[in-house]
Amino acid sequence: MSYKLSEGALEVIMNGGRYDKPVMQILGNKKIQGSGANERFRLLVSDGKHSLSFAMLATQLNDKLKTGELSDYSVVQVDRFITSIIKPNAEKRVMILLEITILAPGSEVGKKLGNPQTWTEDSAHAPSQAVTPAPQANPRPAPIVKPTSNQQLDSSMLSSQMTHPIASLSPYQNKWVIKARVMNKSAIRTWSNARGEGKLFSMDLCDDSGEIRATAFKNECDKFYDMIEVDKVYYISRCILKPANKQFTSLKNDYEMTFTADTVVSECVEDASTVPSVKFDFVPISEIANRSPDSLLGPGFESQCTNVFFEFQFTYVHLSDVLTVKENMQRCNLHISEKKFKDMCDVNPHVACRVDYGLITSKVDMIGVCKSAADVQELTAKSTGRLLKKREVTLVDSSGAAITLTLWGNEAEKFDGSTNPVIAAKGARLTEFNGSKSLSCLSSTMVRLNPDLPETHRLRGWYDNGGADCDIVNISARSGAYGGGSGEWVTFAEAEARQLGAGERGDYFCLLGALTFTFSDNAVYKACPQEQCNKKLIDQENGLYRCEKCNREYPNYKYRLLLGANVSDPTGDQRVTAFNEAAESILGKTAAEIGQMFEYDKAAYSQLFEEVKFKTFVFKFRTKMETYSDEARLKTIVMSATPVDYKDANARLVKSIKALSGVEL
DNA sequence: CCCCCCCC
Repeated sequence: MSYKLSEGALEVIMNGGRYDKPVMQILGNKKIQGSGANERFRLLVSDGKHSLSFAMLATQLNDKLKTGELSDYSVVQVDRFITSIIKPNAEKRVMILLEITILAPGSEVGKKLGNPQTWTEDSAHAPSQAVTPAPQANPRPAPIVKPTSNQQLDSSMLSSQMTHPIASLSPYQNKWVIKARVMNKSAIRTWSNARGEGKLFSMDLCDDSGEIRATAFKNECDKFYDMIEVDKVYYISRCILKPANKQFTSLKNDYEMTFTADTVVSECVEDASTVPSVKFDFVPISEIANRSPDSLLGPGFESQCTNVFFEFQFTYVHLSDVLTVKENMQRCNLHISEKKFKDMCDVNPHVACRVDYGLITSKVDMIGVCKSAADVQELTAKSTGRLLKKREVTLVDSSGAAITLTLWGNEAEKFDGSTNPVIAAKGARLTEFNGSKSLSCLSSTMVRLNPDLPETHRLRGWYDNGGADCDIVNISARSGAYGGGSGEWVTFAEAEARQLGAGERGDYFCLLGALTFTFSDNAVYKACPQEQCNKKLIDQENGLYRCEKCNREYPNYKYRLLLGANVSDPTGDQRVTAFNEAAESILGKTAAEIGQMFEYDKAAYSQLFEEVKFKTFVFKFRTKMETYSDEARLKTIVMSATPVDYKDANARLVKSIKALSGVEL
């Protein structure tokens, strides 16, 4: 096997010329600095004619060295690279390898190819610089720095085309100019903490090589905030680069930029179209209903979902969820320290506790027409005590479905839904609450009103020509607390076929069914009078009642219900449990009344449970598979039970008959 | 130098 290197390529490249996808041999590597995110390797590369030690590997390729994939003597095709002058006065040029394809592993090649001579800076100025482009296998020009002659990279170049790809930026070169489009711009945010106070805004930039977050603090915040506009293209230079904290960004870059007093920004007006715009991957609203919301999933989840990103973030969970969290983390090969886990478990189980763990945030790109918009609501975040402003807008599309999108802060306040604008959102967070899905904006979510996209025009046409009046299924509809509602009715057979309850978080469904049995024994109990605590009290037989959870005795108590029952429909039946409020609506009396009956009128008490048998309700259930002594069983909880609204029930019946028979009634 | 993404 012979390997053909691109002889003479280094000469062209190191003279600032173009060379498309040169084939080179790796002759050695050396770690030059740092560790972790700052680690960087210097390479000795050869094109068979020259060898160059002023070559560096882009950090995102470090793993190829560490795993041994890129061993000495490997023959590689350099798919993308840049050169950069690191000492402007001395004209010291380095080559940075950004993307490579390994054509042959070092073990297979086994030797140095040819007899390369060491490339020196002197060679760079040798008269023999025949910058004849070598034969190009691929005519697409490599995105490299164009010849610089003796120019320094400074602000005088802002109007020229000499720019660096974002993917090539690193803390180790500071002479660069990027030409980037603003994908997203935050509001100005202020902070005040032990280290001081200030304000900032940040923006997400992209070009055809990649993306990067840039932040402007204090003076720079004031200086650039008004100038920076979303979707515009700017030449930007002289920022500081530092490793990105992956905990807080989902942008694909190891670094982020900070504006400094020297930062130069100028708008690119002439050929901005060469810089790509934000790419959306719209999901029809009806399809969002089938997407996985935020969740903790087992191994293999990647294949089940698309648009799923892994984020490490602070989240509030209840202690009952913590064990599941830990199991899931282990299964997903995430790790949590024992101390942190213990800290979590030490927290009062009734208080949401702060833990950090890997959470799968489900993000979706969607576009829809704003059919309606609620007023701005103010609320105080339980977790942080912050005052928040939100606005829920209902979006529809031609898939015949509607979904709620929550806007926050400034975006919520300035939004005007009166003209039914088209809204496109990239990276909206898909969440599920009480069995219905909705979208919420994150700071990273890109929201565009009436963007100039084909989809916008298509939707506008659809909406203005009848779409506005179409029958729409709202996948964010609250079938919640008071049950029934517009949620789809499922039979027990369908629930089984759909494997409801098999997921980690349980599933919600509505069902029309009859109570075939109620368990009256122990259906009412004396509970701890503390508002949040519903623990069953132990009668001390001395007029006092003891709560094990609160670890104290009380002279008083409140009655609560815990009703076991069987529910049947024509396709099957299910043992269910109804807690206090749901049990009250089934039995038609309050827990206090039922407690009194239990105490003073046993006959009436028994009668109550008899009478309710065979009553029909629209139930809303939450069901989840649980394991009791090695036996898997569905645990089904009644979220609500409401009397049948026969007008609604008949409408559903008619609809399903139509669907089954194809006959218009 | 921020790092919150919330509520029912």
